[in-house]
Amino acid sequence: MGHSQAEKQQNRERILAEVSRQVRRDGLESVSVGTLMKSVGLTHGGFYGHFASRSALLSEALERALMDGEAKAKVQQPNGPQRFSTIVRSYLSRAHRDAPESGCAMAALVCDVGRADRASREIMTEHIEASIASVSASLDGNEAGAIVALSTMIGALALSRVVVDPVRSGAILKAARDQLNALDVAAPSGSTHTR
Amino acid sequence: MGHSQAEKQQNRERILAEVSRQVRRDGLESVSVGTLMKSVGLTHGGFYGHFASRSALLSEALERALMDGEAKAKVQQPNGPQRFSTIVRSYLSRAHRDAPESGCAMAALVCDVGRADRASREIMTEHIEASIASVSASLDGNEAGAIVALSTMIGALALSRVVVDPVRSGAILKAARDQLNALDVAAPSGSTHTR
DNA sequence: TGTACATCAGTGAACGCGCGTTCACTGATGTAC
DNA sequence: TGTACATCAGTGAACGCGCGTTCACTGATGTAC
Repeated sequence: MGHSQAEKQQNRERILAEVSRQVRRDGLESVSVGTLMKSVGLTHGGFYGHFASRSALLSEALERALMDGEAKAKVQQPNGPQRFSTIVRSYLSRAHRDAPESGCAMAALVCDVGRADRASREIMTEHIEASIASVSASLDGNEAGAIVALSTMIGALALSRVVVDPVRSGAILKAARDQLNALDVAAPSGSTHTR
Repeated sequence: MGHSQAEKQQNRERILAEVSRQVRRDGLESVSVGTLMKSVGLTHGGFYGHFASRSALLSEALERALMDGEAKAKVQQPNGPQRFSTIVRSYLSRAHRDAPESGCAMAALVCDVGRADRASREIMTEHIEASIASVSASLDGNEAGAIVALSTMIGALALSRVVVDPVRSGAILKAARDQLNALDVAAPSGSTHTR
């Protein structure tokens, strides 16, 4: 067999990495303990050595998915506050639309969490507030603008994933991109904003 | 017993009305045949006299939920194209946020349908396009503006349902309302727009 | 360094449960005469 | 209008299935001497 303590930690990590993707692709409730364990090459019984229950896993999965989605955004622009136009361009891209499993967990799971228990809503709330703060920083502290920008980005991305015609789906992303870039240009009158 | 043909039609209607609400409150996958039938006072066996399968029900439920959500919006302002500011005010209200079961099914189910099969996505796509057209009409045919407005409304409403602090949740609705009203004022230069 | 033993990560059979679906049945409804 | 019969909406037991969870077990890992 060969199950060292180090391997256990690695396996836990692999479970979380996998569930983070699965949850963003198929939704929180899609997770099945047996299928998940099989997908990382283990059997279902071992699951309970890592997590107290399926429900406890889902909490960790949500947190992890939110973090992974944010980490991915930061990799492309690692140092300092991001330029607003950069955020908008990558968020509202076809690449992001077509890869929900590695994308923003807010866009993938807002609806699900909106109807979930308070604990789940608290987890996502923290990340919403952090995102507002982050976008706000790239808009010279304009918090209301950041809230609207985030709402528009999440709404447009989610809609673009529904619309079946690729042309129309792309038009939704483009309309949102154009509008947000225009907002960015119009808003900061005489600020330290660099573009 | 007393099961006339008229009663059958009534029961089918009651099933659909109930599932339309349930689906918006708890999501498409939350529907269980047994529980649903119990909630309209029937037993599970009778279900298959009304629908071919649970999956067929879910298609009808999605369509119905989308129609019910739109019908509700129209009741408040029945004749002619609605004023944009009226749409925005009622869509981004706390009342709408707190009553998803009778509200817009796009906001309640975008995420779910975004990861559903093609048939479900086609159903919602039709309603997205109809909504774009409807909002567009209240914006003097500005389709790009309508797409952005719809994205912002859906995103903001969905986010406001996640955020646990009522003050912050309300701030999201307000920021989106203010922004959209400002857009409405700014955009239509020399048009037939009445306000 | 080598041996003996305790620990514990992972296995897989087994559990109770709720699910979607089927079907023989019941009895009121609807219809043909 | 009244009778006889076919229809059919709804009932509830039964089905196979997949689920989350438990647990006795296995055998390598880690540790005490």
